[in-house]
Amino acid sequence: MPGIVSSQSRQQVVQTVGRLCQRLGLPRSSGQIYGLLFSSAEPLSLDDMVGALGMSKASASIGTRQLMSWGLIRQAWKPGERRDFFEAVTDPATVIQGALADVIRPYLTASRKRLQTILTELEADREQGVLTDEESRIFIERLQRLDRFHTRIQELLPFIEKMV
Amino acid sequence: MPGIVSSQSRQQVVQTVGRLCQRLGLPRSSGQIYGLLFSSAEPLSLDDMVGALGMSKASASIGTRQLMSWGLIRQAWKPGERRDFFEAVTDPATVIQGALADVIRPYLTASRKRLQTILTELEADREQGVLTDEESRIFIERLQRLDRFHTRIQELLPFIEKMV
DNA sequence: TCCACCGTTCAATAATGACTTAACGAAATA
DNA sequence: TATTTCGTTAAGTCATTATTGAACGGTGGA
Repeated sequence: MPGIVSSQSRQQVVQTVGRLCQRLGLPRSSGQIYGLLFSSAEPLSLDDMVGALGMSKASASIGTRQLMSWGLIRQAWKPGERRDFFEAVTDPATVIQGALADVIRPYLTASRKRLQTILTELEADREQGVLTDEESRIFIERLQRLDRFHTRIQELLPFIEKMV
Repeated sequence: MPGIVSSQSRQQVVQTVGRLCQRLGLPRSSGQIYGLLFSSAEPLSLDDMVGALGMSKASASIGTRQLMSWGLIRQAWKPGERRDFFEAVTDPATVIQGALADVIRPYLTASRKRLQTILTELEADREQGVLTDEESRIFIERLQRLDRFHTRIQELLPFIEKMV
């Protein structure tokens, strides 16, 4: 494990974000990249990351793309340079707002749609007698409550966005 | 893949929650268990799950324990029965409140503590000259803003709990 | 006391997906 | 046009972890 991020604090951030990411089911390397950029005053190139973190260039390429899709980093061109540079989006409010727009909101709408589908299928199940009236009643109740919750969250989203 | 959950809607829920879990880095089988319990009017035993989902009893045992630690299911004894029965916690508000108490809140306090540690290390790095004044200034700024954000969230938590 | 029933644990296996090496394609420079 | 410099892609390797089968311990009934 070379690569050597000599600064104690920087290394700590890289490690911490890396572990956080892997706990969330994301690749650890992406977290390390974000940690490195977060602790860097200047934007970094892919090769900078490879040098600092000791990972392959492919990982750096994939990782940066993932992070950009999550709105956690952005591209930052340098005047004379041909290659790509990246910098972290460090403002928590911006990060949250990005996550809401890019991940949460799409997920919520998709989820509500699926809920409707399931409710239709459930009705069919009931008619075919594969579910008793009692079973389907309770099942429907739970699904509807979940749907109302989704609605409520969607309504709250604009306020949350402003609050952060 | 036997096991056969004959109901179309129930099978859909099992699949959906299973996929959701594995996207979140949790075992898919745990998600399947939750989906099954969510769609069941009656509490189920480990053997019920094994029969319905076609998984091993070990998985069912591990899965139920995980779900209980997340507050997503609870134990529900039946009168004459000797074995354990489980039912899903289906109320979204209860689930969220449990997650806030069991996961979010502990994470926030641990995170703030770590932030302080890193700030100390950063100061040491600056004194040793491994970080320039400019670098450390920007780094400190970002960490402090993150800390203020954590504080704000912690203050908001009680309100969020009531809101859901 | 023995037996049957349950849930848990442990070692081994299987499957998932992160990561790397190597080859490729585009763009700029010579 | 040839060459270098980049970033991406694809195939294969490797590591991690979910899952399983089998053995175990405990508890209640016969």
